[in-house]
Order: sequence, then structure tokens, then C-alpha cells
Amino acid sequence: MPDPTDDRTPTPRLLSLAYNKTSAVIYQHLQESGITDTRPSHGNVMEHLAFEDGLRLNDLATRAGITPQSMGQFVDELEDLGYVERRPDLDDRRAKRIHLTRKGKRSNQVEWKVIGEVEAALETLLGKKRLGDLRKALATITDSLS
Amino acid sequence: MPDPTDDRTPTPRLLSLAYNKTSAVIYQHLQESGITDTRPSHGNVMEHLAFEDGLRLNDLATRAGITPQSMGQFVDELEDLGYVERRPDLDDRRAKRIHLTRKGKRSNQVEWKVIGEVEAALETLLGKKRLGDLRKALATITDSLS
DNA sequence: CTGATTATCAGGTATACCTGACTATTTTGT
DNA sequence: ACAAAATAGTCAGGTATACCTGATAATCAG
Repeated sequence: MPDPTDDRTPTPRLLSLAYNKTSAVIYQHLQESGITDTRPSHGNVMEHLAFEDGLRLNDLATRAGITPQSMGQFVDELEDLGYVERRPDLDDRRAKRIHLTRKGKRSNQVEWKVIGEVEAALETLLGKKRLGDLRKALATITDSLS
Repeated sequence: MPDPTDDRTPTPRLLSLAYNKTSAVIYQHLQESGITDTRPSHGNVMEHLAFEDGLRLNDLATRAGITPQSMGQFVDELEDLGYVERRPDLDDRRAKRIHLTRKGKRSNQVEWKVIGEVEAALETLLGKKRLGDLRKALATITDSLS
């Protein structure tokens, strides 16, 4: 098998390898910080609540682009694990508001800390300018490739 | 939800978004080229055979880092779809050699053509230098991040 | 009071793997 | 030369993840 990062390696594969590497590092740091029971898909819930706590299930589902039933499953799991809780919506008795618990907030803080550490490691590795260029190139690809 | 490619977006997320974009484009081009029946995991088989046709099942499994049973499943599927075929190994009657069929070879050619088109689109988008810098940065992350 | 909306219950599908047990061979050690 | 051990592949069945559809009860809005 040839060197997977040689000149002929397709750029999409380089993107995948680099992404896998960073997420492996993040995963490892999270494990070391004692967050061992959440899965990637739980991010669908946690990251939206980090921006706006107390969203309704349907809003979460819409934002994540999945069905309310699927979102309900993730919320069930996170509720069992103690990261979120359902509270009644006082204005609409059909609805429930999904809130982060203390554990959920702490977990989000740890995740952001870990992400910050990886960001710092990338800056050490590449330097400020090259990291900035990388981020710009990635944003350009995401926004403009067709 | 904030702009997913703003300044605060974690670099791993930018990597993931950019990768998803490129692979969506590749997937779409493959569909348009009439390759609609293979799944990403079949790449485990196809790409290794592209480099070295006639590998044994166990060699493929080792190279892909999965069990021979799992590799057997992918080979079964690709054989049913007509992309590969099992031929006896004349030197070892336990073993079989996995070969690309004409259809399999043509499919690999189409995939490389599509990958080439995406590579060209990236070069148009970023320019030769910035694409080269991007690739270098990605390789550095893959090889050196810890 | 009819129709839409919120959430949930029940059950299903696709993907990408895995383990354990087995047969047919080949290789190894005596 | 030959028994024991290793190897190649397959059969059967299982697990985890990330979704989905359809149906239904409660509630709200016009």
C-alpha cells in the first residue's frame, strides 16, 4: 500500500484522514476527562443546547435536520445519562423544554476546553498563519465547491 | 444557529464539513456516471485491488484492517454486483484470488476520473499554490498531531 | 370543533463491523 | 513420513450506530 499522504493521494482522502486524526485526539482527551458515555450523534443535541438552552424537541430536530422521533431517542439517552432533562413548557402544555443539567453544562465546558486544546496544538504544529490559511481554504471548499 | 464556517468554528468541524462536501460531489458524479450500487465500504476492496489485482481475501482484510469475515461480506456483495470475482489460487488450494472484472476495472477508472474532476475543481477554486498548501497542512496534521 | 402541532410509542431498515465454530488445506516439527 | 499446528476461507449469528415510518394521545389555534 502506498503512503497514504503522498502526492497522488486525493484531497478528499487527505481531508478525511486529517479529520479522523483530530477527532481521535478529541475523543481521547474526552475519555481522559471522564466523558466516556456519549456518542458523536449526541452532539446533535448538546451543541444546539450550548447555544440556546431549553429548546423544544421539534426545534432541536429541525436544527439537526432529523425527525423528532430520532431526536427523541437521543434526548432519551442523554436524559438517562444525566446530561439533559425535560421540563414542561409553561406556555404550551404539549411541549417540553430540553435543558442541560449541571452535568451537561460541565460536559459542554470540557468539550470546548478539549477543542481549544486541539486548536492550540494545531497552531503549534502549523503556526498561526498556516492554520488561518487552512481554515480559510476549508471554508471556501464548504461554501463554494460544486 | 451561527454560521458554521465563522471564526469560532472548531477546525475539526471545518475539516468534516469540507470532507462531506467533497465526498458529496464525488458521490453525485458517480451517480451520474451510472455507478449507483456500491457503498463507501466497498472502497476497502476496490482501492486495494486497483493497486494490486488478485489479492487473497486475508490480504485484503489485513490491508483494510478488518476481519476476513467482514472482508468476505464485502467481496460477496461486490461479486453479486459483478465488480469482482473469486478465482482459485493455483499455488494454494485453500486460497482464492480476488480479481476485478471488466466492470470493476471500468468502475475504478470512472472513480479516478471523478476524483480527478474534483481535484481540478479544487484547483480552480483555490489556485495551485493554495491547494498545495492545503494538502501539505492536511498531511502534517495527519502525520504529526498528537 | 376541526385541523394542526408536540411529543411519544412501537417497530423497522441500512451500514459497518464483530465473534465463534467449522472445513479444507498447507506447513512444521519429530 | 506423518501427526500436530497453522492458515484460508466460509457459515451462522450478533452488536452498535444512526437513522426512518406509521400511529396515537394531548393540546392548541382559528
